[in-house]
Amino acid sequence: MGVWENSLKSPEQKQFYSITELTREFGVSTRTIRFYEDEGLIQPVRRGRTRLFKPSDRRLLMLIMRGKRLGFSIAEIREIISIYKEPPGESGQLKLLIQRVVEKRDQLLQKRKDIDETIAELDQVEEQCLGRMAELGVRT
Amino acid sequence: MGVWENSLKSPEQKQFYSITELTREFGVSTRTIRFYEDEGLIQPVRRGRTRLFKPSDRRLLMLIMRGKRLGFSIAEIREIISIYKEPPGESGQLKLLIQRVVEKRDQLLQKRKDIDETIAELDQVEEQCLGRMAELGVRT
DNA sequence: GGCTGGATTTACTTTTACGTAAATCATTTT
DNA sequence: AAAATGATTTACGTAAAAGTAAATCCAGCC
Repeated sequence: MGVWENSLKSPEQKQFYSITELTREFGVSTRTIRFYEDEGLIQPVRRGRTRLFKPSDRRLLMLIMRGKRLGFSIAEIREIISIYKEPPGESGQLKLLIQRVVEKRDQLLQKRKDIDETIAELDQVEEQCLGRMAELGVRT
Repeated sequence: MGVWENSLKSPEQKQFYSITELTREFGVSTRTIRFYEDEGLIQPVRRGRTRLFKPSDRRLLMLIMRGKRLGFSIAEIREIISIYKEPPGESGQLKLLIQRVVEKRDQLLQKRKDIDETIAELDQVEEQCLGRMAELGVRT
């Protein structure tokens, strides 16, 4: 039996993931994952010096990767994570949190608008191409 | 009357824009705009050493800014621009162009999916906040 | 004709997000 | 016990996307 004593468990119910397991899953290097830890985005526990990643750490990594795909910086990703973390506490804090949610959502809506515009333009280019190819009598 | 001889013209029908005009419009520095020129994204004409930006250059800048908001690198923005530029020519080229359009669109659709997921999560956080505030009897 | 305010060029600097190399440590295998 | 394997730390390196500084140039003007 391996170190983790969960070789037979399915990915979702695993207690811990190793760093290399996660590098494979997300297609990043160990350096990258350790960098995110240095930046405070994740805090895997340790057994000795070795990092043990819980499912919650894995979920955070998924969040981080999604943020990266959307072009958010580490700082912005940290903000988003902190929104999820923050336990709704006192009234003033709640209002602040809602404000941050609204701001982030506006940012995302702007991005979605940009995306839709770009897609529409690409569709136009494609149509022109298809039209031109029809003229040329090319079989698509 | 100013240098450009079009002080009275509306922004859209201007013949030329100065670099500072554009920095104001887009909220970037002159360095940034010159950098994009160095990178070959725009090619303003010159009168002496001074750059004169046509409406088409301005439109390109809008494209660039949109790309930046979406987290695309200069190289990726260059690709997108080249898609628009390329005049549908020969059949093989057309097929290639369509392929590139499809790829870019897939990329954008993935981003939109990421955005929608994130927005949904933010909505959840907001709801929880509002619920908690209702419990506390806070007037929103 | 000297000043003033933009614009330009050149070149060095900075920040972000990692890459890479070297040395060390721990565990498992033989 | 030695070797192999994998993880860690430390530290320097790098590419992209500008920032910034210094010196120069040029047009209009009083």
